[in-house]
Amino acid sequence: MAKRTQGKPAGLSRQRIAAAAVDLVDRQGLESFGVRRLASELGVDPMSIYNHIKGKAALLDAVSEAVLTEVSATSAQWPDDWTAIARTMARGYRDMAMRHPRIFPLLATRAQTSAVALEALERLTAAMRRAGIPDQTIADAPLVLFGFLNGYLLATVSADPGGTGDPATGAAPPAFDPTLYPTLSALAPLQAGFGGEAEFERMLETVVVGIAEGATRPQAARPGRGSRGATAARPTSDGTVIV
Amino acid sequence: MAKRTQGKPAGLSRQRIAAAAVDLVDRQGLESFGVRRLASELGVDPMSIYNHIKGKAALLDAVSEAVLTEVSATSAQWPDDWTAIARTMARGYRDMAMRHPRIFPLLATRAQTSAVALEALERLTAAMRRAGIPDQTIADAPLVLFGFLNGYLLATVSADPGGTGDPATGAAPPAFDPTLYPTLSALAPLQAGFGGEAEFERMLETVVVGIAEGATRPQAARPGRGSRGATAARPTSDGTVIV
DNA sequence: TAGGTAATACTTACGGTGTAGGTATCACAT
DNA sequence: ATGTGATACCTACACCGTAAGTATTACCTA
Repeated sequence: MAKRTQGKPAGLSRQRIAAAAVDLVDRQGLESFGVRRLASELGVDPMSIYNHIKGKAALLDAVSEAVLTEVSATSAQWPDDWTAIARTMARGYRDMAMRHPRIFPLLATRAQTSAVALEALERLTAAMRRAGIPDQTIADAPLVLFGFLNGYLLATVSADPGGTGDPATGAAPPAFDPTLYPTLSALAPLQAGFGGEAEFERMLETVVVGIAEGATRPQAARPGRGSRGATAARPTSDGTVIV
Repeated sequence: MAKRTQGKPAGLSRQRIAAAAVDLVDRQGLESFGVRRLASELGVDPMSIYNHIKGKAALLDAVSEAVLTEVSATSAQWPDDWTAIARTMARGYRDMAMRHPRIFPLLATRAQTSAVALEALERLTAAMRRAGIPDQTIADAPLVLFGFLNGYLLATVSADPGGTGDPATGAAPPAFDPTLYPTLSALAPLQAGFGGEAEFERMLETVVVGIAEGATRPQAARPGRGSRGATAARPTSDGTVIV
């Protein structure tokens, strides 16, 4: 007897589950999120979810994929110039991060291998190739751009530790001891624009220009640091691409 | 009856607990980490840990602080030039990240408010002030530098999703479909140096130069993006500093 | 229309988690 | 010797992810 105790039509599907999960994490945060909570949200038995998604990890992957899809859906038309593509992507990515601050850590932390992520990378790198950028620079570009975006947006957007913070409070800065940290204290008022759009644009510009210049400059020589030596390249253990 | 069933002296302390936790996460990864596992590692009852550390969150904070302390302990003498300080910090930070790849996500994800983190920031910003850099640039610098470091190192160092990967395997890249992603496929061999030292130095240079140039360049104007408007600055909810 | 079959939903159960509350034991100053 | 505060310990609770097994539905074929 498959009772339908809730009013919901309950035609479960990966899409519907992912959408509900996104909504739930947005509202309640990551640490309280779980299969059971999600199931009760959907008016469904926890185990039913496993028919569509393999486990909690896959569930989180589905959440990541869903919000990533929002990003590429934002821009219907892509420019030709690779710097314009990079900037458009970056802005869409930031917008998404600000829409889903509790979800964003997931994207920054886990390797993204979904089709939508790879398509975005393909689009960027292809445009750079068309522009005649050296291959090594192109190969580095995604890591530079999204490495920066992930780190900057992590600090900026999901600043409450553990996501347990009450978003309504906005609690005033407790301010550190000025005798211990005089410079930081003096600078504190200037951090009013922390995470603001102007700041973001400034930094994005720095990164894009940095990539573009890397294409023309010879590879920077490293001042000697002693015995360390080669520090062999450490490829990702599973060959996945982190966006 | 306080039985000492294990051979360990078991003079529990925040330090000893943190050290054991660092070791445990290094070996087993973050997701399997827990109070009970740690307690059994220490040959101690789980609840005993709560006498020294308030809860799991505080425990993770202690872990972060412990590895951060390693970084500042690395360099006994700090240079005067702020760019040299920034580079030294960045390299020490990277070394730490590579020593503790399973722990690093903790640092990138959670706001750092420990004394050792604030001291580092104070050191950097003070040197920039001595050099006459504009205050706004100084206020932005930590976010740029550590934002980049966190994002880049996250992608580079802890690339296995969930930390469940067997570090011994080094599994060969599964390689994506070349017909779908021709450019990415063509570039794949160039990513052999992914996460290597040379690449890191190149990008670090880009960021440091970017900060330095931000000091001289007027604030970059933003090309219009329509109706969005102000996007009010969103200060961190608790005023903490993310390192 | 009847029968078979694959997909879907559900129930139960197990071994784990973080931690609140209460109790026994110790070290040490008086 | 005695009191006293810190330390360690045990029990218990509510919750978690998910393996295994069972009932119900939907659909295709004859």
